[in-house]
Amino acid sequence: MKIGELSKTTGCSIQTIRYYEKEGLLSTPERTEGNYRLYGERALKELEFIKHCRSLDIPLIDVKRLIELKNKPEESCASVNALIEQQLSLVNKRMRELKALKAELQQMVSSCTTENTVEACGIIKSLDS
Amino acid sequence: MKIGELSKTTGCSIQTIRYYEKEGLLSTPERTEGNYRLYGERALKELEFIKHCRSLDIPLIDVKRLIELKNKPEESCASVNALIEQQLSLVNKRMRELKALKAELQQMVSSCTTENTVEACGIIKSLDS
DNA sequence: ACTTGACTCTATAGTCACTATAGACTTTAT
DNA sequence: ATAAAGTCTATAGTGACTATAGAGTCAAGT
Ligand SMILES: [Zn+2]
Ligand SMILES: [Zn+2]
Ligand SMILES: [Zn+2]
Ligand SMILES: [Zn+2]
Repeated sequence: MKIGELSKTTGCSIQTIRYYEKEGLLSTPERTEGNYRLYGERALKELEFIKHCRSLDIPLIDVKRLIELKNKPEESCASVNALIEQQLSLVNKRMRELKALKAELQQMVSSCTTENTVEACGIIKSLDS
Repeated sequence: MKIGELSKTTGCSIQTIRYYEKEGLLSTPERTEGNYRLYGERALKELEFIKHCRSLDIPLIDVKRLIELKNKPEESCASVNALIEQQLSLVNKRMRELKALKAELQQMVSSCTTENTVEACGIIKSLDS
């Protein structure tokens, strides 16, 4: 499988696949005579793993750590758990922030009748204070 | 007031203030004989406006538009409203995404006893599928 | 008068996770 | 044989900053 097919199969762009390789997240692929990258089942699984992590907003540096841990199957999984719990607490933090943003934005929208001039607009007044 | 004082008063870093100026969000300040930036009440208000917008996660390009609209006080505020509503819908979208992330992360954490090896870890299994 | 230290100046590079080019090379289809 | 599609490397751009280098400015203390 060449890079284009891997890209279509996984939904990752070709540039992203090459970027993951450069960052050491994907193992170095074989090459054809013409220097094209060649992938197999293994690369597909590696890439799906990365995609799953990224869909959970786990930063690449942590994905890399997870891959390293995955390759030490006999060790304790405590650090896997710690990493995911940290990610969870980040998500919780961001949710609380967004909740506050939402409340303030909603109040702003409700203070604007759209029939005002900018000068009299409740939104601009809010932002100014 | 020199840039250091403005920075302390507003909580914006000195580099950020200079960055906002370069991006055209803050009006060009006067300079002392020694080429130091000099700010007054007006700059303080401009910067507070930007800070308030940024605390709502409004991107700088939209902050710039809001500033332009603010300087046309006689026009209709419809586009102000549109901009804030768009920001609100972005926040809502992100909240829905984070809710899904949170659910999956929580399920992962609950599938890990920390007493496992990496090989048997429920988190790694989730990420692998 | 001189030095120290705090402050400021510009210009440049780094962050993160990609995306988008440019210009060259390889392969496939007509 | 030629054209089109795919791939290669290297480089630059994104957003909103942060961090640094190296030079200049200014006030206080000796
Ligand atoms: Zn999932
Ligand atoms: Zn309004
Ligand atoms: Zn506010
Ligand atoms: Zn576990």
